[in-house]
Amino acid sequence: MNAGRKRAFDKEEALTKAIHVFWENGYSGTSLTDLTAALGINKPSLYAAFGNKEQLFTAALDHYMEEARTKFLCLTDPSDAPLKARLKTFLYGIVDGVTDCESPKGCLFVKTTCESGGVGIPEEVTALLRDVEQEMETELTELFEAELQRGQLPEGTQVKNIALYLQLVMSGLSVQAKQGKSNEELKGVADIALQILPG
Amino acid sequence: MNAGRKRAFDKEEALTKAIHVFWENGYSGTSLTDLTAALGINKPSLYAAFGNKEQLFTAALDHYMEEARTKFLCLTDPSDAPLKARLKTFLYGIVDGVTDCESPKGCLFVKTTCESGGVGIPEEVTALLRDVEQEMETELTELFEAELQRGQLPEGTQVKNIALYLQLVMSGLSVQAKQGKSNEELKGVADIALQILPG
DNA sequence: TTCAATCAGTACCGATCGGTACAGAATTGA
DNA sequence: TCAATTCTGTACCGATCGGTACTGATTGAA
Repeated sequence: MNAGRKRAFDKEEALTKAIHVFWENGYSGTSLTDLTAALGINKPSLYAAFGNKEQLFTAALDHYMEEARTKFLCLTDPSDAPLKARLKTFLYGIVDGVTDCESPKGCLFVKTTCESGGVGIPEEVTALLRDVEQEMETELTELFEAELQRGQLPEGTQVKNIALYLQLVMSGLSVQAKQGKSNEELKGVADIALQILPG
Repeated sequence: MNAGRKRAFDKEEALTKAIHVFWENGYSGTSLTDLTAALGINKPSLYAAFGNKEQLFTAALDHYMEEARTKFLCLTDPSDAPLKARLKTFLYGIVDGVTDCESPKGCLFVKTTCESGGVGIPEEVTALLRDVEQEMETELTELFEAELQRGQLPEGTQVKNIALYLQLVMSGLSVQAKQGKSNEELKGVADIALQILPG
């Protein structure tokens, strides 16, 4: 343990609170006053712990995506289950996430994607979004490629389009959650979306 | 013609430019300096013509949706065409819109929906978003209800879920356009999305 | 017990925010 | 020609923006 006064707040806990603030207000819509008020700390403490607003945001988005990645596990976990059943479990999990009452509606990644491109959005944020999306796309493409060879998809299926389609459904669910759609409504929509698959 | 000095700029043209600024940067991310720079006018002129930032934004979003409404015409226009063909034309039009090189990527309505809820977003904006979404939903539901009775949809189809699904696809296309997906990629995804319909 | 290190909190920085007062230029009707 | 009216442009308002200098409190090591 190094010398010096100990930090009076839990850094991980503060990051979680920061995630919620950005999730609610977006990057441009969040001020340092919003953050320090929610985290219960002063600005110098925030800067010492996280750098600046941009670095705090990228750390928050990174941490958020780290947790979001766990939702993808059910795509492969009961590997003997039919693909359609696994996708249903996955999409229902997404619905539960974007309609969770403990968090802002929708998905921080989708929200930030829509906010990106503007003058006030740092390039580092845009790069992080691109990397995350690329990672999701390749992961899903590889999954569907494997499923195609296992006979879980019709022959001749264009796996890349299916992967993009699944991402589209996820994004769409997030937007509709922001529009106030209920958990049950969105699960009904997810059922429709899965009709593209046989079974 | 009333007395007084004439306005040195075209109000409609200025509103179009304002739409593009908000479309690029969002509501919170757009400053009055951004607006006056893009419109080529001074702040007092902007305030005299449009009220304030909030009123200018609602006017911009309203005008944007007015134009967007024309895209819905092809859903009913060649009423003898199969529903699936009309939906394909419609979705391809959406793809062309969200990937248009002359405009920011994506859809202003989806972007604003994702931005809504934060502290800096006026209640009037949220209300406008809600009204627009509600109008789209009822319009689509009525369309699919009619198509169901005309035999263009399988018996027992839950038309409300289909309407929500179509909105989901539209939103998803917008998000993916922001992610840099090309016109051709998105049309491929739209084709997949239409596979839920027979034919 | 002393010292260097690290934190918290106040108070402040220049820049920018949304919005406006005011003076001068242009236009119309009388 | 002249007054009433409506615009443009400058210059400014208080508030807030992201970010920091500085003082004092707290800690571990010597």
